[in-house]
Amino acid sequence: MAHFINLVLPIPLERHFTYSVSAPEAKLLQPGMRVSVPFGKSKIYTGIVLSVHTTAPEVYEAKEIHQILDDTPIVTQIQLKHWQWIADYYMCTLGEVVRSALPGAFLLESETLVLRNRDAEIDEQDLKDDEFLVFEALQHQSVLKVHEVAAIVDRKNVLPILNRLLAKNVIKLKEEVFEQYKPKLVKYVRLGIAHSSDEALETLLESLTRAPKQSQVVLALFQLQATSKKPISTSELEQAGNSSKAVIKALVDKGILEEYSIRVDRVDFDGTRDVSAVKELNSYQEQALNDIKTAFDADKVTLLKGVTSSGKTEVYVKLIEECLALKKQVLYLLPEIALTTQLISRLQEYFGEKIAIYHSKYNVQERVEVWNNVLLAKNKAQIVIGARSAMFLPFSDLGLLLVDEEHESSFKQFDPAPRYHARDAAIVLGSMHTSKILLGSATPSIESYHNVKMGKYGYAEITRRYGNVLMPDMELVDIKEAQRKKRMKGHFSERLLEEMTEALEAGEQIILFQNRRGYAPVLECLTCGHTPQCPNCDVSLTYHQFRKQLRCHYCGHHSALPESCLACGSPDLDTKGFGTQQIEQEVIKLFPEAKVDRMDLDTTRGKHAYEKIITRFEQQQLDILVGTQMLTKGLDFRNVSLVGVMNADALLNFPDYRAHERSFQLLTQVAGRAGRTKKRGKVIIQTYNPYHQILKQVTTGEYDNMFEEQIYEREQFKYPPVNRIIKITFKHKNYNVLNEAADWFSSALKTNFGGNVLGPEYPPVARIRNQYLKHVLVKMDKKESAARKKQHIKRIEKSFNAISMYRSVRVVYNVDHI
DNA sequence: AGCACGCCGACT
DNA sequence: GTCGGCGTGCTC
Repeated sequence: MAHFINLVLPIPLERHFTYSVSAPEAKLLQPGMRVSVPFGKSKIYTGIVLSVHTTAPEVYEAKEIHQILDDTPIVTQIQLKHWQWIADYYMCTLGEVVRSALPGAFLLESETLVLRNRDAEIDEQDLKDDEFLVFEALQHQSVLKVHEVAAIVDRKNVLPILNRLLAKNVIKLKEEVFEQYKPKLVKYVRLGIAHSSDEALETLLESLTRAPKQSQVVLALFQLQATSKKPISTSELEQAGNSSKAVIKALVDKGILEEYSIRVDRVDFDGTRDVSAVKELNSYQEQALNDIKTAFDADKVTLLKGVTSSGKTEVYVKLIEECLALKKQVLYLLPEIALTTQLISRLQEYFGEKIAIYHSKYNVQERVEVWNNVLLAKNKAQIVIGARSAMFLPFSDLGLLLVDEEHESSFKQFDPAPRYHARDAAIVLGSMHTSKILLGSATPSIESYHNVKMGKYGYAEITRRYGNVLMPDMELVDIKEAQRKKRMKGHFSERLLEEMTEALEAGEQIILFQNRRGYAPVLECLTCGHTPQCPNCDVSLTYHQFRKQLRCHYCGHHSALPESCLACGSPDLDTKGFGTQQIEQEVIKLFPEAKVDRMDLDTTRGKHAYEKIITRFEQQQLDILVGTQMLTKGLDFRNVSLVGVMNADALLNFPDYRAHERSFQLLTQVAGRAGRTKKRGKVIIQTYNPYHQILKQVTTGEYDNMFEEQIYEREQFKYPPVNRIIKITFKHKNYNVLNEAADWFSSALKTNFGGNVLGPEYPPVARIRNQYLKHVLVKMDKKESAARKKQHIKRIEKSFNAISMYRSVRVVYNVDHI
């Protein structure tokens, strides 16, 4: 009987692919294993087995697979089910989910190799210039990769050349798949077998009298062996013997020492710190913990609302402890920016090596190791702390899911597909595992709080800060009035300066918060008002003092700072706008004595740059830190007594239905950085609009008030959480084609969904990377079946793609767009 | 998504 | 007259 497998390949195609396998292969293969398969004319891809069966495809001949890559599944059935849910809900393909879920190292792709054909006689005269270059290169190097050939002949498209060489029998081509993951090996040494007895040893040392360096090493090895039973690594011995690799190698060559390798994990916990007992909870935390457990017993997703610095982490720690006692796994999700060393080392204090970490800064090798540890339910991966992608790990028995900073919009992946919300998708995963699910935040999202109000979620709260520290005192400062009276120094009001001076005199630290969005500095001609624009996108270029450059945030285009206006030639150019750089410079001028640094995307580019700044601030080598959003999350500074918000209006005036919710959350979080110890902190919020409702609610901490108002508005305008939304984006390089296509699509939507279709509309930036953009928003009543509506939209897309002119228009779905 | 095949302008 | 540009269609 013929055997077949159905595969999912990591490409954005709806279909699954059927390949044929032999009977023994079919016996071996299980869903969740990887196989490499030929795809298209020449490529080899990695796919995940979905099923093994005997139903031959009817309309085509199935190809044979290339190779089986695993002997046991690396993806579980629950994962496949979860990923399919993500694909359906977020309207993308399973392949796209697989691509972002699996560590890159698992998805091998083939590479075409160019080899010299030794069997044929070559007449060099017969070769063209390009061809000769390749031929010559192959004399020195036996194998060339295609991109190396491209570099040699300095051309993008090298296939014609290769085809001609192939025709002339000069070369051969080969497809090869490379395993990207290599276990890390550490070299260890021990005494050779022949020398392990005491007598042999003596003779050995005597024989080495004329090689003092070598005998020194042997002696060092003895001392090390005497002090510890652990294997001794080559580098350890090199250090202890005050020696070199060469000497050790000489000993190895003589057979006196033996070298061997042991496989180690790249992501091991060093285990040097002692694991300490969990702190006792105070009565407020205890109460919250009890409320959470009650809700858990009713199988409810539960929201924990705890003011900043209330000690939510300790409550989590208690829950984690209980979950570990049941021998189940824990997943702790955090937004990327909150994954700081501060938080991780705090948790390691309690759980030591049981913690595995997984986020975007990990390289492919480290990711594979965490993946395998989770898959095998190893002890060292009992607790996984990670950013949104950590929910794709192969948990076998998830007992507890924590989503901290639940309100953070960065949990929603924006680009590329799958455009999923990690909180929502993780809740689905949690319920597939029937695990306990807890969301935590000081400023819950409107959605989650709404779910609490509707009785869908359980609820617990902590209203006091830990150690009874007071909530910071917040003050709104009207800068419109101050500006009118010319009472501003740059961007600083008198009130803010007063407080800053006071804090500095008291030896306390200050955080100044400047939201960058919408306020990036641009270059402006003082004569004609012209502002340089990006040639590929419809935006002004922003001025980066760091490199004296003009840059585009969307496509990365950059150019040197022009000396004169490109439109009128006037040399009088000015940088306007209000970024962190400018604030930093003003601070330096106003407080020349103070040590100031800045934290934003520019200054934290390097791998450890971020931590360096944090550490310097923690150790009080800095007095003032100027920064963006980054400052708001997961950081706990003891000595900060003052937080200044330079301009709150930029947040409030953002053209988005969530602007108010977000402003409330951001400002509350920023304010929470102030006064985390005994002394009450101070927060100064500068604004043009001190009577704004949201600002009032922030200063008085009226979350419920804000919530009621927002819910009312969302109901009025049919926005989430009362309704569902899907944003559809159309992209095309031709303006007219785009417009026509978007109109066609939206009118098809309107005949089916009526007035709940908005647009098409141009986004604020209507062209990015030379592609024009248009949005359509579909609102859906929560009572109706979303799945059916999505199917309907997909059907419309099918007819849309049947029109040849529209086929080249990209259609992007963003379900629950934030 | 890649990648091959197929039809039109700028070079020897 | 070719080379190489990118538009169009297919992938088990």
